[in-house]
Amino acid sequence: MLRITKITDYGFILLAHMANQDQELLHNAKDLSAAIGIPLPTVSKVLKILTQGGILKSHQGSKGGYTLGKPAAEITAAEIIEAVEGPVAITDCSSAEGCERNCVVSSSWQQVNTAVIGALSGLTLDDMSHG
Amino acid sequence: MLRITKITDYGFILLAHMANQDQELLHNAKDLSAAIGIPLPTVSKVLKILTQGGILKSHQGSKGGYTLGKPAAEITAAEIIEAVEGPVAITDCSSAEGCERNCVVSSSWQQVNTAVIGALSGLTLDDMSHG
DNA sequence: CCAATTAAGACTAAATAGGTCTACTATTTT
DNA sequence: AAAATAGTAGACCTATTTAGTCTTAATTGG
Ligand code: SF4
Ligand code: SF4
Repeated sequence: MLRITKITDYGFILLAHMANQDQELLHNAKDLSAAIGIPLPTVSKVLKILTQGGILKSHQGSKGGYTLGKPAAEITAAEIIEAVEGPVAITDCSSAEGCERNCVVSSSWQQVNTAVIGALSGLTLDDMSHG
Repeated sequence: MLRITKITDYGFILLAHMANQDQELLHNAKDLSAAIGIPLPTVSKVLKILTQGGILKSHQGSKGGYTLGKPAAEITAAEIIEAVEGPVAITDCSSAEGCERNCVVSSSWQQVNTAVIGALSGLTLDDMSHG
């Protein structure tokens, strides 16, 4: 339906919240849950995924938490979406796997896909967190 | 997952096929199914949806069929997607209904959404059917 | 009337997404 | 060393969406 998933959306909200504060500060899942108003188990899941995708760095143990993996100005929307839901591909044929039915509209979709990725790559977390 | 649905994809294939021929010609579902290699019930469903969305015109009865509702150069990809899956909205907040959680990243998404709609509006069926 | 063809919508099954939970590992504090 | 805190991994169930088919009705040409 040409829409990002809720998990991805939550990811952006969490990351924007973190970007709006001291970037050295460790945020734990519980506090983030309270601050954002999303249930703790869900917040934990999102943070875990973002860490696996390399967007966040984690510190385990008591007094642990998460920080941004790099400056907010260097994290793009495209990267975040890729980390959560995999490569952006409007159609099957614009993904790595491709599509066996190599039809006439395929090349147009690839152009659209490239344009979308371009728009998402030009938008940084820093831009987004300032509203 | 930021992807168009299969039904929408089929719609583009069917429309491109029709655009590549005499635009006055009536195409019936059976012939289109054979030409494109998609099962008849599915083709019928897609054609019905496209007609309801105003992209196609239909002629009922024996010797009936479908034609484009207007010249291929005047039908945009944005229109086709809207006809099949409703308004393009990357996030809840970029749709008509909106989102109760009016968060800080919302305005950025609206910009992205506008950019995507712009890209899709600049692409016509005529463009797409020429490869 | 009869045959062909679209129209409307119900229906089932499959895939995806959303959310929660439990058990485990690592770190700090006492 | 023990306890408390916090992330890790992954299973799990449910709800929603999507895909595809089917049945029945309505329309038109001959
Ligand atoms: S090749 Fe054609 S059928 Fe396959 S995904 Fe691309 S547009 Fe769709
Ligand atoms: S307002 Fe925020 S939470 Fe709601 S859809 Fe937009 S980005 Fe997501």
